[in-house]
Amino acid sequence: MAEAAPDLMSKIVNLSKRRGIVFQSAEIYGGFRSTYDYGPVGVLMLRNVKDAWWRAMVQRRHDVVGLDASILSPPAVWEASGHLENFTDPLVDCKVCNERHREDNLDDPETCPSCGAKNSFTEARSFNLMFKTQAGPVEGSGHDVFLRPETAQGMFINFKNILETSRKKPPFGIAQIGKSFRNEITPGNFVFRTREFEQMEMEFFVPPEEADKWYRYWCQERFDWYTNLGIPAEELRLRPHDADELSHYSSDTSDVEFMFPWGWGELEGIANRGDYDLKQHAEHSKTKLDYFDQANNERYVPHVIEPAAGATRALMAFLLSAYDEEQVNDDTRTVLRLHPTIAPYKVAVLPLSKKDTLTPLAHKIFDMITPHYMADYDETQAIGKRYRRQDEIGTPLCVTVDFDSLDDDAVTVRDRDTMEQDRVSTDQLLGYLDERLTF
RNA sequence: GCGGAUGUAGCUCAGUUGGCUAGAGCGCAACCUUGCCAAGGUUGAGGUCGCCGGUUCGAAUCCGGUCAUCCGCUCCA
Repeated sequence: MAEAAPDLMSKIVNLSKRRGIVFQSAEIYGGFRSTYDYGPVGVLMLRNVKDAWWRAMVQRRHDVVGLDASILSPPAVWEASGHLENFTDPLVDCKVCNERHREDNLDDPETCPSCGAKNSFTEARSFNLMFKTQAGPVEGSGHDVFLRPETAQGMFINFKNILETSRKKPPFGIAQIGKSFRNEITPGNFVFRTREFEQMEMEFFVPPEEADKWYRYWCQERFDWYTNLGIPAEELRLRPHDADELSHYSSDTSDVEFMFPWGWGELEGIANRGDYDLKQHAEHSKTKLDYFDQANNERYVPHVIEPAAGATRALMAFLLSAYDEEQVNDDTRTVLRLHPTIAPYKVAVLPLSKKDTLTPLAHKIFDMITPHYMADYDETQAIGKRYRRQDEIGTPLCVTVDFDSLDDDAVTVRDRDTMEQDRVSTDQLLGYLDERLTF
Protein backbone atom coordinates (compact mmCIF):
# COMPACT_ATOMS: atom_id res chain seq x y z
CA MET A 1 0.00 0.00 0.00
CA ALA A 2 2.80 2.41 0.87
CA GLU A 3 4.52 1.78 -2.46
CA ALA A 4 1.32 2.21 -4.44
CA ALA A 5 0.36 5.35 -2.58
CA PRO A 6 1.98 8.06 -4.74
CA ASP A 7 0.60 6.27 -7.75
CA LEU A 8 -2.94 6.55 -6.40
CA MET A 9 -2.54 10.27 -5.99
CA SER A 10 -1.56 10.79 -9.61
CA LYS A 11 -4.45 8.59 -10.71
CA ILE A 12 -6.85 10.84 -8.83
CA VAL A 13 -5.29 14.00 -10.26
CA ASN A 14 -5.44 12.49 -13.73
CA LEU A 15 -9.03 11.32 -13.38
CA SER A 16 -10.01 14.74 -12.04
CA LYS A 17 -8.60 16.41 -15.12
CA ARG A 18 -10.00 13.91 -17.64
CA ARG A 19 -13.51 13.79 -16.27
CA GLY A 20 -14.05 17.42 -15.32
CA ILE A 21 -13.76 17.13 -11.57
CA VAL A 22 -10.87 19.51 -10.80
CA PHE A 23 -8.90 21.75 -13.16
CA GLN A 24 -5.80 23.80 -12.50
CA SER A 25 -6.89 27.41 -12.29
CA ALA A 26 -6.02 29.80 -15.14
CA GLU A 27 -4.52 26.89 -17.04
CA ILE A 28 -4.53 28.60 -20.44
CA TYR A 29 -2.34 31.31 -18.92
CA GLY A 30 0.19 28.81 -17.59
CA GLY A 31 -1.71 28.11 -14.40
CA PHE A 32 -1.99 29.91 -11.08
CA ARG A 33 -0.44 28.22 -8.12
CA SER A 34 -2.60 26.91 -5.31
CA THR A 35 -5.94 27.61 -6.94
CA TYR A 36 -8.24 25.06 -8.51
CA ASP A 37 -11.50 25.16 -10.42
CA TYR A 38 -14.21 22.55 -9.98
CA GLY A 39 -15.59 21.32 -13.30
CA PRO A 40 -19.05 20.02 -14.22
CA VAL A 41 -18.60 16.78 -12.28
CA GLY A 42 -16.52 18.22 -9.44
CA VAL A 43 -18.97 20.99 -8.65
CA LEU A 44 -21.72 18.40 -8.19
CA MET A 45 -19.56 16.40 -5.79
CA LEU A 46 -18.50 19.47 -3.84
CA ARG A 47 -22.10 20.61 -3.50
CA ASN A 48 -23.05 17.14 -2.33
CA VAL A 49 -20.34 17.25 0.34
CA LYS A 50 -21.53 20.63 1.55
CA ASP A 51 -25.21 19.66 1.38
CA ALA A 52 -24.53 16.49 3.35
CA TRP A 53 -22.77 18.54 6.01
CA TRP A 54 -25.59 21.10 6.11
CA ARG A 55 -28.23 18.40 6.42
CA ALA A 56 -26.36 16.71 9.27
CA MET A 57 -25.43 19.91 11.08
CA VAL A 58 -28.44 22.19 10.49
CA GLN A 59 -31.42 20.60 8.77
CA ARG A 60 -31.69 17.51 10.95
CA ARG A 61 -31.08 19.28 14.25
CA HIS A 62 -33.29 21.54 16.33
CA ASP A 63 -30.33 23.12 18.12
CA VAL A 64 -28.28 24.55 15.23
CA VAL A 65 -29.06 27.47 12.93
CA GLY A 66 -27.27 28.64 9.80
CA LEU A 67 -25.44 31.79 8.83
CA ASP A 68 -23.76 33.27 5.77
CA ALA A 69 -21.47 36.08 6.89
CA SER A 70 -19.30 38.43 4.85
CA ILE A 71 -15.84 37.51 3.63
CA LEU A 72 -14.50 41.05 4.05
CA SER A 73 -14.18 42.57 7.47
CA PRO A 74 -12.45 45.50 9.17
CA PRO A 75 -9.17 45.13 11.12
CA ALA A 76 -11.01 45.48 14.44
CA VAL A 77 -12.45 41.98 14.06
CA TRP A 78 -8.99 40.47 13.59
CA GLU A 79 -7.45 42.51 16.38
CA ALA A 80 -10.07 41.08 18.72
CA SER A 81 -9.72 37.54 17.44
CA GLY A 82 -5.96 37.59 17.77
CA HIS A 83 -5.33 36.86 14.11
CA LEU A 84 -3.46 40.07 13.40
CA GLU A 85 -0.89 38.99 15.98
CA ASN A 86 -0.86 35.27 15.60
CA PHE A 87 -1.02 35.06 11.83
CA THR A 88 2.34 36.77 11.61
CA ASP A 89 5.29 34.39 11.71
CA PRO A 90 8.85 35.71 11.94
CA LEU A 91 10.96 33.70 9.46
CA VAL A 92 14.72 33.64 8.92
CA ASP A 93 16.81 32.11 6.12
CA CYS A 94 20.20 30.50 6.64
CA LYS A 95 22.69 32.06 4.21
CA VAL A 96 24.88 28.95 4.28
CA CYS A 97 22.41 26.18 3.51
CA ASN A 98 19.41 28.31 2.37
CA GLU A 99 17.06 26.59 4.77
CA ARG A 100 14.22 28.62 6.23
CA HIS A 101 13.16 28.46 9.86
CA ARG A 102 10.70 30.10 12.20
CA GLU A 103 12.73 32.37 14.43
CA ASP A 104 10.56 31.74 17.49
CA ASN A 105 10.99 27.98 17.11
CA LEU A 106 14.80 27.97 17.17
CA ASP A 107 16.49 26.37 20.17
CA ASP A 108 19.47 28.62 19.68
CA PRO A 109 18.74 31.85 17.76
CA GLU A 110 22.35 31.97 16.48
CA THR A 111 22.73 28.42 15.20
CA CYS A 112 21.16 26.93 12.09
CA PRO A 113 19.60 23.56 13.04
CA SER A 114 20.06 22.29 9.48
CA CYS A 115 23.75 22.86 8.86
CA GLY A 116 25.05 24.05 12.24
CA ALA A 117 26.36 27.35 10.88
CA LYS A 118 26.70 30.17 13.39
CA ASN A 119 25.19 33.61 12.87
CA SER A 120 24.23 32.76 9.32
CA PHE A 121 20.63 33.98 9.49
CA THR A 122 19.05 36.81 7.53
CA GLU A 123 16.96 39.41 9.32
CA ALA A 124 13.63 37.97 10.44
CA ARG A 125 10.84 38.82 8.06
CA SER A 126 7.17 38.77 8.97
CA PHE A 127 4.66 36.93 6.89
CA ASN A 128 1.10 37.92 7.57
CA LEU A 129 -1.00 34.98 6.57
CA MET A 130 -4.10 37.11 6.04
CA PHE A 131 -4.91 38.57 2.64
CA LYS A 132 -5.29 42.32 2.82
CA THR A 133 -7.04 44.67 0.45
CA GLN A 134 -8.63 48.09 0.81
CA ALA A 135 -12.18 49.36 0.88
CA GLY A 136 -12.89 52.10 -1.58
CA PRO A 137 -11.18 52.73 -4.89
CA VAL A 138 -8.26 54.80 -3.59
CA GLU A 139 -5.21 52.75 -2.76
CA GLY A 140 -3.39 53.52 0.44
CA SER A 141 -6.21 55.61 1.84
CA GLY A 142 -5.97 53.76 5.11
CA HIS A 143 -9.15 51.71 4.82
CA ASP A 144 -7.52 48.32 5.13
CA VAL A 145 -9.81 45.32 5.11
CA PHE A 146 -8.99 41.64 5.40
CA LEU A 147 -10.28 38.52 3.73
CA ARG A 148 -11.33 36.18 6.50
CA PRO A 149 -8.81 33.42 7.33
CA GLU A 150 -11.62 31.40 8.93
CA THR A 151 -15.39 31.64 8.88
CA ALA A 152 -15.66 31.28 12.65
CA GLN A 153 -15.47 34.98 13.52
CA GLY A 154 -18.70 35.56 11.58
CA MET A 155 -20.52 33.40 14.10
CA PHE A 156 -19.00 35.17 17.09
CA ILE A 157 -19.72 38.69 15.93
CA ASN A 158 -23.31 37.66 15.09
CA PHE A 159 -23.82 35.83 18.38
CA LYS A 160 -25.98 38.61 19.81
CA ASN A 161 -28.05 39.01 16.63
CA ILE A 162 -28.80 35.33 16.47
CA LEU A 163 -29.49 34.93 20.16
CA GLU A 164 -32.07 37.72 19.95
CA THR A 165 -33.77 36.60 16.74
CA SER A 166 -33.75 32.80 16.79
CA ARG A 167 -35.09 32.08 20.31
CA LYS A 168 -32.22 29.61 20.73
CA LYS A 169 -30.54 29.12 24.06
CA PRO A 170 -27.40 27.23 25.00
CA PRO A 171 -26.59 24.60 24.13
CA PHE A 172 -27.07 25.72 20.53
CA GLY A 173 -24.92 26.19 17.47
CA ILE A 174 -24.38 28.48 14.49
CA ALA A 175 -23.17 26.84 11.28
CA GLN A 176 -21.64 28.32 8.18
CA ILE A 177 -20.16 27.12 4.92
CA GLY A 178 -17.97 29.49 2.97
CA LYS A 179 -14.63 30.47 1.56
CA SER A 180 -11.66 31.49 3.64
CA PHE A 181 -8.25 32.74 2.57
CA ARG A 182 -4.78 32.20 3.99
CA ASN A 183 -1.56 33.31 2.43
CA GLU A 184 0.13 29.98 3.14
CA ILE A 185 3.85 29.88 2.58
CA THR A 186 3.76 26.43 1.06
CA PRO A 187 0.55 25.24 -0.51
CA GLY A 188 0.53 21.81 -2.06
CA ASN A 189 -0.73 18.26 -2.32
CA PHE A 190 -3.35 19.05 -4.94
CA VAL A 191 -6.42 20.60 -3.28
CA PHE A 192 -5.26 19.65 0.23
CA ARG A 193 -3.66 23.00 1.05
CA THR A 194 -4.74 25.96 -1.04
CA ARG A 195 -4.67 29.68 -0.34
CA GLU A 196 -8.37 29.95 -1.11
CA PHE A 197 -10.42 27.19 0.48
CA GLU A 198 -13.89 26.33 1.60
CA GLN A 199 -14.73 25.69 5.22
CA MET A 200 -17.67 24.05 6.93
CA GLU A 201 -17.65 25.38 10.48
CA MET A 202 -20.01 25.28 13.41
CA GLU A 203 -19.73 27.12 16.73
CA PHE A 204 -21.63 25.34 19.47
CA PHE A 205 -22.34 27.54 22.50
CA VAL A 206 -22.74 25.70 25.79
CA PRO A 207 -22.95 26.38 29.53
CA PRO A 208 -19.34 26.32 30.81
CA GLU A 209 -19.81 23.21 32.93
CA GLU A 210 -21.06 21.25 29.89
CA ALA A 211 -18.12 22.13 27.64
CA ASP A 212 -16.20 18.92 28.09
CA LYS A 213 -19.26 16.74 27.56
CA TRP A 214 -20.10 18.52 24.31
CA TYR A 215 -16.50 18.47 23.14
CA ARG A 216 -16.49 14.69 23.36
CA TYR A 217 -19.95 14.52 21.78
CA TRP A 218 -18.84 16.49 18.73
CA CYS A 219 -15.60 14.54 18.34
CA GLN A 220 -17.62 11.35 17.99
CA GLU A 221 -20.37 12.95 15.91
CA ARG A 222 -17.94 14.36 13.38
CA PHE A 223 -15.92 11.16 13.10
CA ASP A 224 -19.13 9.26 12.41
CA TRP A 225 -20.14 11.70 9.68
CA TYR A 226 -17.27 10.48 7.50
CA THR A 227 -17.85 6.79 8.16
CA ASN A 228 -21.58 7.18 7.50
CA LEU A 229 -20.68 8.58 4.09
CA GLY A 230 -18.61 5.55 3.21
CA ILE A 231 -15.04 6.14 4.40
CA PRO A 232 -13.92 3.00 6.26
CA ALA A 233 -13.09 3.67 9.91
CA GLU A 234 -9.60 2.20 9.46
CA GLU A 235 -8.75 5.00 7.01
CA LEU A 236 -9.66 7.56 9.67
CA ARG A 237 -8.48 8.43 13.13
CA LEU A 238 -9.29 10.93 15.84
CA ARG A 239 -6.07 12.44 17.11
CA PRO A 240 -5.99 14.62 20.25
CA HIS A 241 -3.47 17.46 20.09
CA ASP A 242 -0.53 17.51 22.46
CA ALA A 243 -0.36 20.42 24.87
CA ASP A 244 2.40 22.11 22.83
CA GLU A 245 0.42 22.19 19.60
CA LEU A 246 -2.75 23.69 21.05
CA SER A 247 -3.55 27.13 19.69
CA HIS A 248 -3.75 30.26 21.79
CA TYR A 249 -7.49 29.97 22.41
CA SER A 250 -8.00 26.27 22.81
CA SER A 251 -7.94 24.01 25.86
CA ASP A 252 -8.64 20.83 23.90
CA THR A 253 -8.42 20.01 20.22
CA SER A 254 -8.75 16.78 18.27
CA ASP A 255 -8.30 16.30 14.56
CA VAL A 256 -10.23 13.92 12.40
CA GLU A 257 -7.48 12.65 10.13
CA PHE A 258 -7.59 10.64 6.93
CA MET A 259 -4.90 8.29 5.65
CA PHE A 260 -3.78 10.26 2.60
CA PRO A 261 -1.23 8.73 0.21
CA TRP A 262 1.48 10.82 1.92
CA GLY A 263 0.33 9.96 5.44
CA TRP A 264 -2.22 11.11 7.98
CA GLY A 265 -3.69 14.50 7.15
CA GLU A 266 -6.26 16.69 8.84
CA LEU A 267 -9.83 16.75 7.55
CA GLU A 268 -11.34 18.58 10.45
CA GLY A 269 -10.46 19.99 13.85
CA ILE A 270 -12.77 19.87 16.85
CA ALA A 271 -11.71 22.50 19.39
CA ASN A 272 -12.86 23.50 22.81
CA ARG A 273 -12.35 27.25 22.50
CA GLY A 274 -13.65 28.08 25.96
CA ASP A 275 -15.03 31.60 26.31
CA TYR A 276 -12.04 33.17 24.56
CA ASP A 277 -13.79 34.44 21.43
CA LEU A 278 -16.92 35.89 22.98
CA LYS A 279 -14.87 37.58 25.70
CA GLN A 280 -12.44 39.06 23.21
CA HIS A 281 -15.22 40.48 21.04
CA ALA A 282 -17.18 41.69 24.07
CA GLU A 283 -14.14 43.55 25.30
CA HIS A 284 -13.09 45.03 21.95
CA SER A 285 -16.60 45.95 20.78
CA LYS A 286 -17.83 46.99 24.22
CA THR A 287 -20.91 44.88 23.58
CA LYS A 288 -22.27 42.44 26.11
CA LEU A 289 -21.91 38.94 24.66
CA ASP A 290 -23.31 36.61 27.25
CA TYR A 291 -26.47 34.69 28.08
CA PHE A 292 -28.97 35.18 30.85
CA ASP A 293 -30.40 31.91 32.02
CA GLN A 294 -33.94 32.63 33.32
CA ALA A 295 -34.41 29.24 34.94
CA ASN A 296 -31.35 29.51 37.15
CA ASN A 297 -31.30 33.27 37.30
CA GLU A 298 -27.67 33.46 36.25
CA ARG A 299 -25.66 35.22 33.59
CA TYR A 300 -22.69 33.56 31.90
CA VAL A 301 -20.46 33.69 28.86
CA PRO A 302 -21.04 30.46 26.93
CA HIS A 303 -18.12 28.23 26.08
CA VAL A 304 -17.64 27.21 22.49
CA ILE A 305 -17.07 23.84 20.89
CA GLU A 306 -16.02 24.21 17.26
CA PRO A 307 -16.00 21.45 14.65
CA ALA A 308 -14.22 23.06 11.65
CA ALA A 309 -13.95 21.00 8.47
CA GLY A 310 -12.43 21.59 5.04
CA ALA A 311 -14.90 20.94 2.23
CA THR A 312 -12.31 20.28 -0.44
CA ARG A 313 -10.22 18.11 1.85
CA ALA A 314 -13.30 16.02 2.50
CA LEU A 315 -13.93 15.82 -1.24
CA MET A 316 -10.39 14.60 -1.73
CA ALA A 317 -10.76 11.97 0.97
CA PHE A 318 -14.00 10.72 -0.57
CA LEU A 319 -12.31 10.47 -3.99
CA LEU A 320 -9.23 8.65 -2.67
CA SER A 321 -11.23 6.27 -0.55
CA ALA A 322 -13.70 5.45 -3.33
CA TYR A 323 -11.16 4.85 -6.08
CA ASP A 324 -10.97 1.24 -7.15
CA GLU A 325 -9.74 -0.80 -10.07
CA GLU A 326 -10.87 -4.31 -10.81
CA GLN A 327 -10.19 -6.85 -13.54
CA VAL A 328 -13.14 -7.58 -15.79
CA ASN A 329 -12.31 -10.09 -18.50
CA ASP A 330 -8.96 -8.78 -19.77
CA ASP A 331 -9.74 -5.20 -18.94
CA THR A 332 -9.26 -2.95 -15.93
CA ARG A 333 -12.48 -1.35 -14.78
CA THR A 334 -12.04 1.93 -12.90
CA VAL A 335 -14.81 2.53 -10.38
CA LEU A 336 -15.44 5.30 -7.91
CA ARG A 337 -17.34 3.46 -5.21
CA LEU A 338 -18.80 6.69 -3.85
CA HIS A 339 -21.64 6.80 -1.39
CA PRO A 340 -24.80 7.77 -3.35
CA THR A 341 -25.00 11.00 -1.33
CA ILE A 342 -21.61 12.10 -2.62
CA ALA A 343 -21.86 10.69 -6.17
CA PRO A 344 -22.14 13.56 -8.67
CA TYR A 345 -24.82 11.84 -10.72
CA LYS A 346 -27.21 9.41 -9.04
CA VAL A 347 -28.48 7.95 -12.28
CA ALA A 348 -27.49 7.82 -15.94
CA VAL A 349 -30.09 7.29 -18.65
CA LEU A 350 -28.69 5.33 -21.57
CA PRO A 351 -30.66 4.38 -24.67
CA LEU A 352 -29.24 1.10 -25.90
CA SER A 353 -28.88 2.54 -29.38
CA LYS A 354 -28.95 6.00 -30.83
CA LYS A 355 -31.74 4.89 -33.14
CA ASP A 356 -34.52 7.45 -33.32
CA THR A 357 -37.05 4.93 -32.10
CA LEU A 358 -35.54 4.85 -28.58
CA THR A 359 -34.89 8.56 -28.15
CA PRO A 360 -38.42 9.73 -27.21
CA LEU A 361 -38.80 7.12 -24.49
CA ALA A 362 -35.26 7.74 -23.18
CA HIS A 363 -35.98 11.47 -22.96
CA LYS A 364 -39.25 10.75 -21.20
CA ILE A 365 -37.45 8.60 -18.60
CA PHE A 366 -34.80 11.30 -18.15
CA ASP A 367 -37.45 13.97 -17.61
CA MET A 368 -39.19 11.71 -15.14
CA ILE A 369 -36.03 11.31 -13.03
CA THR A 370 -34.48 14.80 -13.08
CA PRO A 371 -36.98 16.52 -10.75
CA HIS A 372 -35.83 14.05 -8.10
CA TYR A 373 -32.25 13.09 -8.88
CA MET A 374 -29.26 14.57 -10.68
CA ALA A 375 -29.05 12.46 -13.81
CA ASP A 376 -26.71 12.20 -16.79
CA TYR A 377 -27.77 11.29 -20.31
CA ASP A 378 -25.42 9.55 -22.74
CA GLU A 379 -26.25 8.03 -26.10
CA THR A 380 -22.89 7.96 -27.85
CA GLN A 381 -20.80 4.84 -28.53
CA ALA A 382 -21.43 1.31 -27.28
CA ILE A 383 -23.38 0.54 -24.14
CA GLY A 384 -20.43 -1.16 -22.39
CA LYS A 385 -18.26 1.88 -22.90
CA ARG A 386 -20.96 4.11 -21.46
CA TYR A 387 -21.25 1.93 -18.36
CA ARG A 388 -17.51 2.35 -17.84
CA ARG A 389 -17.74 6.11 -18.24
CA GLN A 390 -20.35 6.22 -15.50
CA ASP A 391 -18.30 3.86 -13.29
CA GLU A 392 -15.37 6.28 -13.48
CA ILE A 393 -17.39 9.14 -12.00
CA GLY A 394 -19.20 6.94 -9.51
CA THR A 395 -22.77 6.96 -10.86
CA PRO A 396 -24.53 4.33 -8.70
CA LEU A 397 -27.24 3.33 -11.18
CA CYS A 398 -27.61 3.23 -14.96
CA VAL A 399 -31.07 3.04 -16.53
CA THR A 400 -30.98 1.48 -19.98
CA VAL A 401 -33.81 1.89 -22.45
CA ASP A 402 -33.86 -0.92 -25.02
CA PHE A 403 -36.08 -2.09 -27.85
CA ASP A 404 -38.16 -4.28 -25.56
CA SER A 405 -38.91 -1.16 -23.49
CA LEU A 406 -41.10 0.06 -26.35
CA ASP A 407 -43.34 -2.98 -25.89
CA ASP A 408 -43.13 -3.91 -22.21
CA ASP A 409 -42.75 -0.38 -20.81
CA ALA A 410 -39.84 -1.50 -18.62
CA VAL A 411 -36.17 -0.57 -18.39
CA THR A 412 -32.97 -2.23 -17.18
CA VAL A 413 -31.28 -0.80 -14.09
CA ARG A 414 -27.62 -1.69 -13.75
CA ASP A 415 -25.70 -1.47 -10.46
CA ARG A 416 -22.30 0.22 -10.40
CA ASP A 417 -20.68 -2.04 -7.83
CA THR A 418 -22.01 -5.46 -8.74
CA MET A 419 -22.79 -4.80 -12.44
CA GLU A 420 -25.99 -6.75 -11.87
CA GLN A 421 -29.18 -5.75 -13.63
CA ASP A 422 -32.83 -5.48 -12.68
CA ARG A 423 -35.76 -5.15 -15.02
CA VAL A 424 -38.08 -2.45 -13.68
CA SER A 425 -41.34 -1.22 -15.16
CA THR A 426 -41.29 2.51 -15.81
CA ASP A 427 -44.21 3.29 -13.54
CA GLN A 428 -42.29 1.74 -10.65
CA LEU A 429 -38.93 3.24 -11.58
CA LEU A 430 -39.00 6.25 -9.25
CA GLY A 431 -39.95 4.11 -6.28
CA TYR A 432 -37.17 1.68 -7.18
CA LEU A 433 -34.63 4.52 -7.37
CA ASP A 434 -35.78 5.90 -4.00
CA GLU A 435 -35.22 2.52 -2.46
CA ARG A 436 -31.75 2.14 -3.93
CA LEU A 437 -30.53 5.69 -3.40
CA THR A 438 -32.01 6.64 -0.04
CA PHE A 439 -30.24 5.86 3.21
C1' G B 1 10.74 30.16 0.11
C1' C B 2 15.34 26.77 -0.86
C1' G B 3 17.46 22.43 -3.64
C1' G B 4 16.65 18.72 -7.55
C1' A B 5 13.73 17.03 -11.74
C1' U B 6 10.10 18.02 -15.40
C1' G B 7 6.79 20.87 -19.10
C1' U B 8 5.29 18.04 -27.04
C1' A B 9 -2.77 16.84 -28.91
C1' G B 10 -8.13 15.86 -23.59
C1' C B 11 -4.74 11.65 -21.26
C1' U B 12 0.07 8.65 -21.42
C1' C B 13 4.22 9.45 -24.19
C1' A B 14 7.86 9.14 -28.85
C1' G B 15 10.56 12.81 -31.52
C1' U B 16 17.51 10.61 -33.97
C1' U B 17 24.03 15.21 -33.77
C1' G B 18 19.01 22.02 -34.34
C1' G B 19 16.67 20.90 -40.89
C1' C B 20 10.90 19.68 -45.24
C1' U B 21 3.40 20.34 -44.10
C1' A B 22 5.45 17.47 -35.48
C1' G B 23 3.91 11.43 -34.60
C1' A B 24 1.68 6.93 -31.80
C1' G B 25 -1.76 4.59 -28.45
C1' C B 26 -5.90 5.71 -25.68
C1' G B 27 -9.88 9.18 -25.41
C1' C B 28 -13.45 12.28 -28.21
C1' A B 29 -16.96 13.02 -32.66
C1' A B 30 -19.71 11.33 -37.32
C1' C B 31 -21.40 7.24 -40.25
C1' C B 32 -21.94 1.80 -40.96
C1' U B 33 -22.37 -2.57 -38.14
C1' U B 34 -23.73 -4.70 -33.43
C1' G B 35 -27.70 -4.81 -29.84
C1' C B 36 -26.24 -5.13 -22.30
C1' C B 37 -20.46 -4.41 -20.07
C1' A B 38 -13.40 -1.04 -22.87
C1' A B 39 -16.65 -4.78 -29.76
C1' G B 40 -15.40 -4.09 -35.17
C1' G B 41 -14.94 -1.02 -39.70
C1' U B 42 -14.52 3.79 -42.26
C1' U B 43 -13.75 8.87 -41.54
C1' G B 44 -12.70 13.20 -38.77
C1' A B 45 -11.73 17.13 -35.13
C1' G B 46 -7.75 18.49 -31.97
C1' G B 47 -0.93 20.84 -31.01
C1' U B 48 2.08 28.11 -33.32
C1' C B 49 5.94 21.70 -28.86
C1' G B 50 4.05 26.05 -21.08
C1' C B 51 5.03 31.50 -21.91
C1' C B 52 8.58 35.64 -23.26
C1' G B 53 13.14 36.79 -25.27
C1' G B 54 18.09 35.45 -27.36
C1' U B 55 21.73 32.60 -30.60
C1' U B 56 21.26 30.69 -35.75
C1' C B 57 20.20 30.71 -42.79
C1' G B 58 16.93 27.58 -39.80
C1' A B 59 14.85 26.05 -32.77
C1' A B 60 10.19 21.18 -29.99
C1' U B 61 15.71 20.43 -29.90
C1' C B 62 20.94 25.29 -27.72
C1' C B 63 21.05 29.78 -24.00
C1' G B 64 18.51 33.28 -20.49
C1' G B 65 14.22 34.70 -17.93
C1' U B 66 9.38 33.52 -16.34
C1' C B 67 5.00 30.53 -15.08
C1' A B 68 3.47 25.82 -13.52
C1' U B 69 3.93 20.66 -11.82
C1' C B 70 6.39 16.63 -9.08
C1' C B 71 10.07 15.00 -5.21
C1' G B 72 12.93 16.50 -0.81
C1' C B 73 13.54 20.36 3.02
C1' U B 74 10.93 24.18 5.46
C1' C B 75 6.11 25.82 6.78
C1' C B 76 1.01 24.54 8.18
C1' A B 77 -1.95 30.61 14.67
